[in-house]
Amino acid sequence: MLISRVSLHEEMVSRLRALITDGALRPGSRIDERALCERFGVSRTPLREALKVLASEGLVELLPHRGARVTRLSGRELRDAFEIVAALEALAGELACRNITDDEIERIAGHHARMEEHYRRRELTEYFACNQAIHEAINRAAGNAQLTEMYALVSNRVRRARYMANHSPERWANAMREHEEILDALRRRDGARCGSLLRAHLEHKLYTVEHEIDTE
Amino acid sequence: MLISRVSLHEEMVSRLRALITDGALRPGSRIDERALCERFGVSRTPLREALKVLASEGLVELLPHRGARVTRLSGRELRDAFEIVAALEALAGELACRNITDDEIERIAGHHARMEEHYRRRELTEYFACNQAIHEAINRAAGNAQLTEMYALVSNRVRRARYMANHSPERWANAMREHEEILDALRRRDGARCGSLLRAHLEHKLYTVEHEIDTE
DNA sequence: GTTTCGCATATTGCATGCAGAATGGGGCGA
DNA sequence: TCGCCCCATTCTGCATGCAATATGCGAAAC
Repeated sequence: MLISRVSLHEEMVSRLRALITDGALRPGSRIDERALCERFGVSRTPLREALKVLASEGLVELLPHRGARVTRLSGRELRDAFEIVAALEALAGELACRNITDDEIERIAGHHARMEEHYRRRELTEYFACNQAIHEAINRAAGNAQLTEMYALVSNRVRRARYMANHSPERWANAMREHEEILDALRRRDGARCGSLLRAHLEHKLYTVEHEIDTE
Repeated sequence: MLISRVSLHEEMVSRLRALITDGALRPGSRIDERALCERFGVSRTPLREALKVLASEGLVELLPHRGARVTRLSGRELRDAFEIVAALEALAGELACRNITDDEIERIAGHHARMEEHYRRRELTEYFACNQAIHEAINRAAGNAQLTEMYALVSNRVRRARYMANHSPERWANAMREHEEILDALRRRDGARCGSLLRAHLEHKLYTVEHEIDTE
């Protein structure tokens, strides 16, 4: 096992990003530099460097001379972000159809099968894990590192919202059907169709999110 | 008039980004912290914060314990970045058709007319300026701030490459025709067509870049 | 009773200092 | 002559200190 010798600021970026995307740090809440320094046992320098990076990722907002706080997306911003995610994922699906191997497809099919099982048992958390695994696998299969990076960037911003969708049974059933079609398009290497399916899938998810979540 | 009181690290981000995208700092070149500190009269702290941000934007690479250097895109990475720019700009065109006002269209038409004039006179620099103005206007018209931001992010990475394309007369003529079609699609608010035209336009530009530039 | 001013406190932004890692060169050995 | 190792120097990464700014509270004025 390789000992992790990442720098403190890099480590802080990862930790803080996880805290934010997992919801431990709530949107709109202030970020207390001193408290975080003590919590992680680092000085302010690496922490502040990390905050600058997270600000450029859009996860936190820096208020001049008034500290930082976790970004809170308005309904409009959430919608805007989803539009981007949808476009990026459509591109990923399209590219994936050009490059994906049978092995990769079968791995995705495996995720899909497990997801279906969790769907039948109404196991939301496990369902989401499989769901995310599929979307990540498609992105990787696209073979465009920068795309993966961009996708993660915008996706992180709406992560909590995505996980709150899929509450209504009809929508959930639709999502499963859509996933089946996506998998099918992948198998047939039909890039155009795969892309448009993914885009529609994300847009439906946005619709769900907007109609099932009023405020966080 | 609001007095601008930007912080040093923010100012450094802007300055360094300009130096990189304008080519003053060449791809692959080392970034000397001390020299830049003296050049701009700031201490290492705000400069290092700025470097972290630029690294997260992909403009510089941080080599652990060995400083920073300006990112140099491989051919593959250039191609990857272009694919993303194309997808984002297609989305921008599509969204723009939903929201754009007649006024905005006419402003773009104005840029287009000037660009055509510079094209006829073979004034490359002025042509590029109009070109960029058009693409930025379309992005703004899309009314999605995060999209504009993402577009700028990836676009910055390939900026020099984009400016090096359009050298062959045939390609240049084609680009002009494509721009006319794009403008036409905007006028007719044909989002789907506008998007696919923009995507094709960018992909053609990539083709040109790849075939006219071997190494930088 | 409400608003505004002023001061004490807390916090941010930047500069600097210090330990440790990387780089480069000279000397030693093969 | 070539290669390797060791040491000096340079530079990076982090901690800390200090000045400037924001915040909160109490008192005074209206």
